[in-house]
Amino acid sequence: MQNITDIIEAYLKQILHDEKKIEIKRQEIAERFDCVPSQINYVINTRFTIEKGYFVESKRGGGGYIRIQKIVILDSHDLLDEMSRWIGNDLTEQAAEDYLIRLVNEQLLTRREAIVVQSLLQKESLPMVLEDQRRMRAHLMQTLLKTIKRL
Amino acid sequence: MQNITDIIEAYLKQILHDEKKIEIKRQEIAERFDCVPSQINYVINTRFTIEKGYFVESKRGGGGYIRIQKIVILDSHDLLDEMSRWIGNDLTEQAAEDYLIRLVNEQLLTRREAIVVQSLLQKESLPMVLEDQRRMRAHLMQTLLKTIKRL
DNA sequence: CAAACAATAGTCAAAGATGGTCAGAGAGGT
DNA sequence: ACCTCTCTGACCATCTTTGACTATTGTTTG
Repeated sequence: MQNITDIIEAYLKQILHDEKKIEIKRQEIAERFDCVPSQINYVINTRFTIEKGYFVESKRGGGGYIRIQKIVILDSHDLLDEMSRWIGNDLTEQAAEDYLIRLVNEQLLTRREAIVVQSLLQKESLPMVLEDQRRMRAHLMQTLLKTIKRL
Repeated sequence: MQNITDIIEAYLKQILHDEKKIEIKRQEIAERFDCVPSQINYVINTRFTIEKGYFVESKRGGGGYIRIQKIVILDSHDLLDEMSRWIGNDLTEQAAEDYLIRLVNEQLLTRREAIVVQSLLQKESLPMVLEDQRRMRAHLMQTLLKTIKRL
């Protein structure tokens, strides 16, 4: 626990223990711990990933920031990971619908949400050749699964 | 929230919270917040866009002004049609986000639904060249608008 | 009334302020 | 030695701020 990464990680997590989310300025933190700014990116990329249950947003330019939030890890994460593996990078319209129904049954999505997503994944919404369409649909579904984790 | 843009934005929106429309003098506001006049144009161009639901008029010359109004569209069906027209077949990620926020504000979508859709419309979810990406995003958003009508 | 002048607002490109990426160097463990 | 994790810095992307120049409208003057 002597490397800067761990120290900064501990510092941020200690704050997150009290506050639900924190907003930092990359430069400030870098100065406080006397390291280069990109070190902060390293900390965030290795310690505050979605897999570890964190959601990070940022803005560049004047008044920029990095915001970190702890997200709730559901038991259903396993299911989501499973689905992700099943889907891979190819997904038919019918299969997509089945997955969505499953997600609704597991109460990970509401019916309305499923309808919205389904409409976006139907072939009419993906104007490209069949093969690309299925790849695209799979890609979007993968995004959805990741997003559900932080809803 | 320390950059002038956000501060001026908050100031104007706070007034718009009570008044239905406001009329300002660019020079006056610039003086009050100690910035150059064109800063006010920046605030307006980035924070009071049509996507965000604002309508701005102005006049130059003696007695000139900038008038900002929140657009109220009572019938949500009309709003959806309007949006559809505004979007056409080209849509940036930022504009998409602004529209989604608007839909949430109008209670046509829930926050969760907006988050899901936003994640599907972000550039990482649309792996294609920028131009196609924007067309695709517009297409998906059009589908969404149609879907909302029958929810 | 037309021409000048005054009073506003708009545009745009450059500079400033942040954060992001990535490849390579460094450090620690096996 | 080799492998993995950490650290660094040069370069990139994005958002904000500024100011010189332009455009439009109102007012005064010849």
